[in-house]
Amino acid sequence: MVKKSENPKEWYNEIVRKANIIDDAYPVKGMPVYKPYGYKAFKFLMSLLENKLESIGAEPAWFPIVIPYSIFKKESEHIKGFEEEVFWIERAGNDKLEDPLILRPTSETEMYYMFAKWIESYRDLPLIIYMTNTVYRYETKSTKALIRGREVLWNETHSVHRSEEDAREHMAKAKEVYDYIFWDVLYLPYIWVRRPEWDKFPGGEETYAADAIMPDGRFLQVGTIHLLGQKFAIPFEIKFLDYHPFYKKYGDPNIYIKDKNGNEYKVHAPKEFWEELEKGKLTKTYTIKIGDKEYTISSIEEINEKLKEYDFRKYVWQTSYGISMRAFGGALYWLGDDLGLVMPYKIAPIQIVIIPILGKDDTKVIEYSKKVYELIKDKYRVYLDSDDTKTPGYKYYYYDLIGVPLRIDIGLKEVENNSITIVRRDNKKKYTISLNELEKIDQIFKEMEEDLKQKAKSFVNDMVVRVKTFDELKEAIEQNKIAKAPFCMRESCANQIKELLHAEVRGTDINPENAEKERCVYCGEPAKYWVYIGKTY
RNA sequence: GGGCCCGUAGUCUAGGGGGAAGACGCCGGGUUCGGGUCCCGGAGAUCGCGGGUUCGAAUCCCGCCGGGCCCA
Repeated sequence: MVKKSENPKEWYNEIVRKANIIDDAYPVKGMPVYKPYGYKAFKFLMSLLENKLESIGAEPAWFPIVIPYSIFKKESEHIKGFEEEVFWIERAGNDKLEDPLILRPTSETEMYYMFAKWIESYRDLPLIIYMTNTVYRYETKSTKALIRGREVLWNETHSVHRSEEDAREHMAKAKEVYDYIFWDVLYLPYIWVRRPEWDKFPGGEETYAADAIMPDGRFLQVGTIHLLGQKFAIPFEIKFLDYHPFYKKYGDPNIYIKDKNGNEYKVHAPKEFWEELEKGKLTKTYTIKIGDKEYTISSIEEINEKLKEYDFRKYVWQTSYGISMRAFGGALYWLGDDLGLVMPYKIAPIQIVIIPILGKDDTKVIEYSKKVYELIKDKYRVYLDSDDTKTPGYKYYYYDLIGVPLRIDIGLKEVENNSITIVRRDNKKKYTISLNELEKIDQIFKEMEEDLKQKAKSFVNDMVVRVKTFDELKEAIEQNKIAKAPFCMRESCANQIKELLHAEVRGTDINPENAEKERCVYCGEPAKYWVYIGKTY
């Protein structure tokens, strides 16, 4: 077997096949088969994600795999970004389709077509829908199992809000969900980056991406959160009737309302008016101004009458965000070693494997192993491998290969001492614990988790280096590091850097770090922000 | 987008115009069992697909499909 320490790329290609994650013998490029062991781990990952998403108000739904091209093309930037890579269905049976279908490359358009029908009032918001599904992209570059395929297994979530503020608040929650997945579940070394203008989601306003750093120093985008703003709401006409500007619950002295032509006016009314509105009854006549127009109001009913010439319909604000099997692939790539995979225990299909060491007195060892199995099987995903045709050594290699996080060895020694021997997959550390302190297993999982997080943390610290000059940048990139450099934020400079160093300007921090005192690492003109630059997958 | 390499049993590989070979794995028997036990026997391949050249093609040529790598 190829060693990760010698050739990580080849190791990855080999390990995902050998460790029963995928089988790419299926003869369609970029569409491997996910084997039970790999698919189970991925499902555990998705189900942890789904639970978290539901905790921030998202709900599951299912939308079709195909999108009529006529719907897909509604948002012009979106289509420009994806058109080159969609799969088409132009025929069905013997009929040529008048409106051809495409396999969804992402589900914004199909969902938003429906959202426009579902959303009528501010009471319908927020609407937050997630879907764990497959999307299809005709990738022309060489494909790589779990990392770049033409069929992508992922989870996408779409949220619709009444204001920009609500949408941004939701993005912060989405980021917390993703941090849980990347950090607490997968122990990935990663940073959040705000993509520059030229690299954001086609059709969106802002893109935040989680960029994991792989062992070879390349960036791997493992998740994205987009602020779509109103860019889809307008072509898809996702509008809602906002709450009544003078509705007592929301009565707002700084309110603006629109006329039927879309012109906006500020509302001026005396303070007393708002106070009475709050109480639900007007006791005298007020003069309120909407723009230049004056209205005389003496009852709440009258307000409704006067406001008929105004339009309270508004376009929604939207976000969308996704995590794909790439995050899973990235974690396998990052965590594995020369012996094989290391499965993060929260998603490991087998969390603990019990190996009975058979010999002179098999019956005792087998009985005892079964007893241990019974004691822990309800709490963990445990497999008791009692196959007596294979030697323990053989099994050790196998379970190391597929990355089972903990192994329990049981031989005569353990039977006599009423104990078990536990071996950690990640660092081979051994623990001997007595049968009446099995709760220590939790402790061992926790320790392992902390060690792996620590490893990721120090890796990020080691990899990201600050540079100010092009020579320093060049040196960092040549050493397969990630550079943080002052930058002018011009695409032309980013292109030059790409050409010269084969490295990409990935973007700024989410709250961009100001670099106005510095000079752009490429052109030398005044810089705007510090950006991350590195090689990518 | 451009270039290079590869496709032979479940897996990896040898063969490179005329008998399809080995290792691992698999099945049976015995032996072993705290880091890949050892021995004996057995099953398993229309040589990726299609076309061409030839008396004869796994082998040479062309196209396609699939896999890998490098460069823009």
